[in-house]
Order: sequence, then C-alpha cells, then structure tokens
Amino acid sequence: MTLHVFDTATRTLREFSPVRSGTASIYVCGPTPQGPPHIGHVRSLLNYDVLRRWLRASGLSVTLVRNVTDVDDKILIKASQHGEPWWQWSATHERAFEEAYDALGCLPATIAPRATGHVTQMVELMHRLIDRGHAYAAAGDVYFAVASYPDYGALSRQKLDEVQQGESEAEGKRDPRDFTLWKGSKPGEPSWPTPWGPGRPGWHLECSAMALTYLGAEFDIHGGGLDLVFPHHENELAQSRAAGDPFARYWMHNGLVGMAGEKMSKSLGNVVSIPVVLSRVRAQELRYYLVAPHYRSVIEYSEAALDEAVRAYRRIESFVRQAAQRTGVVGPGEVGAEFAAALDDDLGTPAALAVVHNGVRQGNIALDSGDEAGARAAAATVRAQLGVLGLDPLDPTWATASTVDTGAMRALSTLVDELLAERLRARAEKDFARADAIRDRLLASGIAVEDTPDGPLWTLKDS
RNA sequence: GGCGGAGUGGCCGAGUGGCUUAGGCAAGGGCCUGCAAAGCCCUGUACGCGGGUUCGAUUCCCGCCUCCGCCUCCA
Repeated sequence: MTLHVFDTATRTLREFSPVRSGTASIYVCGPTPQGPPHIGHVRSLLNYDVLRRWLRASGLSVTLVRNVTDVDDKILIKASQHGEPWWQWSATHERAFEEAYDALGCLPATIAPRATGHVTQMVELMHRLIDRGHAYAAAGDVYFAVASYPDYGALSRQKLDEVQQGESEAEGKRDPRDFTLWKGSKPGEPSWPTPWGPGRPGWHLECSAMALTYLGAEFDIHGGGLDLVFPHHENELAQSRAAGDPFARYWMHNGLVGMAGEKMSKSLGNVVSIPVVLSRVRAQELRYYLVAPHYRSVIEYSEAALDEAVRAYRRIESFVRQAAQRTGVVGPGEVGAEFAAALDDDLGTPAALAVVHNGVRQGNIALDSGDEAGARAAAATVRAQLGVLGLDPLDPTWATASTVDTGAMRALSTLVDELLAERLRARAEKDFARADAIRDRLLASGIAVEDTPDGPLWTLKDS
C-alpha cells in the first residue's frame, strides 16, 4: 500500500504519485507574522511535519517550502500602532513562529522564503499574466481578471456568480470580484519598484511566485489550513494556471482549532498562544494533543482535553523510558505494516496511535514478565512509530536545560542513588516508615520514585 | 443566499452495512506491591431526530434539528 491523501480539489482520496520520482515537493502556507503563534498555526505545521516525516520514512526525499508573508496590511497596521518599523514587527514574530515550530519538534523547512525577497519573481509572473490577458494594471494596482479564467472556483467549488462581493470600491477595477495581485503604494507604506509603479505584494501572488521559484512550475502537494481554500488557494491556483504553470497536484487542508464553539483567530481575539500552553504542558505533550485527532477533523480546544492527552502521552513515555532504563536503549526499528497502513490512509494518526498504544501494552507485559527481548523489540517498534509522528520521548529535541546539563545531572544522580540505597536498606529491615519518608522527601523535591522488579526508578517531575 | 464539514458510550476521539474489540482518559472490580506509583486483566444499554432502502444501518438515501468553517484578514 502506498500513501493516499484526500485532495481538496477533487474531494477524493488519491494515491500519492510524485511529479519527480523519489522526491516529494510540498508547499505549505506559513504564517503572516503579525502576532504570536497560536495553537491553530501550530496544528497546521505539525500536520505537514508528520506528512513529511512519513514520506521520508517511505523513502522519498522531501523538499518542504514554508513561506513567510512578511509584509501585509495587518503587519503595517500593528507595527504602526506599536510605533515600530514594519520589518521589525514582522521579524520579531517570524522568530516567535520559528521558536514555536522548533519547540514542537517540527523539522526545519527546506526553505522558509519571505515574500519581500521575491518581488522580481512576482513581477515576472505578473508580466506573464498581463501578456496572456489575465491581469491588468489600474491606478497603480495590478488585478487578476477573474472572468478571464473559466476554471476560477474549481478548487473551492464556488460559483463566481454566487460569491459574495466585498465592498471593494477601488477605482479602475473592472470586476468587483477581481483580486489584487499587487498593491500600489500609499504614502508611508513600504514599496518596491515595478513597471506599473511602486507598490507591495498582494497576499496571493507571493505564494505562486515562491512555489515556482523553489519547487518548479509543477509540484506535488500544496497544504494549508481549511480557511485558506477560498479565496487564497483558489486565487493562487488561478494565477499560476492562467500563467501556464500546472502548479500543485494535490491540495491538502487541515481542520481548524476551535475554541468554545468558535474558530480561534486573531480577529476574534480568542487565541491560545503557544507560549501560554507551553507554560502548562510540555511541548511533546502539546504535540501529542494536536497530532492524535485526524488532521481534517475540527479540534475544540479545552484544557481538560489537553490534560487527557498529557496523561495518554505519559503512558507511552513511561514505557519507552522504563524499557530504556531496564533493558538498555534500543534504536528505532521498523514501524510495522499496521502502522504503515494507518498513515498511508490519509495520515490516519488516530489509528496509528492505537497501534502505538497496543505496542506499549505488549511492551509493558514483556517488562512485567521479565521478557527482555520482548520489551526491547516492542520498544524498538514503538520508538520507530513515534519517530514518524515526531513524538519519540527519547528524541534529543525534547531535551531541556535541566537534562542537558550533564554535570549537574550526575551530581544529582549520585545524591538520589545514595538516598535510594538507604531506602532499600530500610525496606530490607522492614522499616517502612523510614523508607517512605525518604520517598516523600524526594517527591517533595520534585523527584518521583517507582519500584520495579529491577529496582527503583526515579524521574524528575516536569510539572 | 452560495459552498463545505460535523453531531459516537462519563469525557476525548476513530471507524464500519452484520464480524471479537478502535485507541486513550476517567470510573468500578481484580492481580501485583509492605505501602504507593506504574503496569496487567475484567466491566460498562455508544452512535442527533424522523422516515426509507435492506434479511440486517451507527454506517447508504430522503427530510428535519443543532453546531462549525469559508464566501472580508486568518493555519
């Protein structure tokens, strides 16, 4: 079985077959860094990170482009409200997004190009569109002539006549539904020179230009949040196709994160920002929470659901750590057919995680019965599976300052081991009061002790 | 108004025309343990409402209700 993905354009599950064999090219709409990253942003990226890891595990070399819309209306407004240059505002938040992605274990994009660095390519694209009669300049702006492209609406299944028209009273616009490729500069705004006058990129144009630059005229998968289907992706598709480029072969869209029955969005002001969540739970736990449901389903964020995910993840983590401590660390093995089938079916992470949990159970049974080989085998499989999901507890990504500082860790380890040895003596003498006192004292210091058939294990409590 | 999605056991969350069960969390019982924790085993009238198709529907069809997303910046 090979990967099948749900393609928004056809509304069907399609077998993934790359343009260039042995490789996969993916373009993901990244953020407009106008504010701090929230859970919704991260869910989207996480989904494409899992996709990428799975393609890689399936033997393909993956190029993933994630753009940064580093100039747009909101950025200009926010920056001026805060008395900062637009580029400073943009760069600050771009960094915040990168940090959030890194914290959650997203593999770095092959390239994360910025819109402002690709004006040349945008101008080239506009030339082609104007030459072909699909675009026109008017009063410093450049518009895409929607009516000139019969397939407009194919992706989102919008009928042009039914599209509600915004109150766009721009002069020179031939059809109110025409969208802006290029915005003529207004006083005080940044601008770049073009044959049609100075201005700045429209939102849609940049993606077509950058996808072309880094992935070629035809590439495999274009991804993004469901809210981008219309108009953003519809417009991208129209531009690129009208210019003569085949563009994306598959369109993937992840479901949004809701908040008490409403979409989480900047405009609604109900965002749950990543730094806030990460002060509650660890990054790998948040990742589990967001990766566990199917990527196309809606997630209604709640702290209760997040806490459930934390406990579920800790069950997995506890097995992997115990197995490593008791039977030695084993490298990732094979993921197994059942797991592969789950992910091949449109990234079925829920079914994949069910396989992981069953593996954990088998591993725990092996540990309980002293079956070291069985435990090691289970651990190897589980780690391989978790690796594909980006959830391997032993991945160095999750290392925190406290565990990285090996000198301090060694010192702590010595002290704890001494106390545990003392507790063992107390237990041997049936002095349970003293044994429990030692355990309580360690717990009060943030060190949890568990007795196993192989002796006590201790772990630092993270929260 | 147009386009699209969803309503599953206490909760989260998959899935399927009937087969033995998604998985997790929580709960109850048991095993293990000096205790605890963890783990393992067992238990639980689930599929929004009303019709229809069918030998049989949670799963297909029709209608209805409720909720969500897009059509304006948004992952």
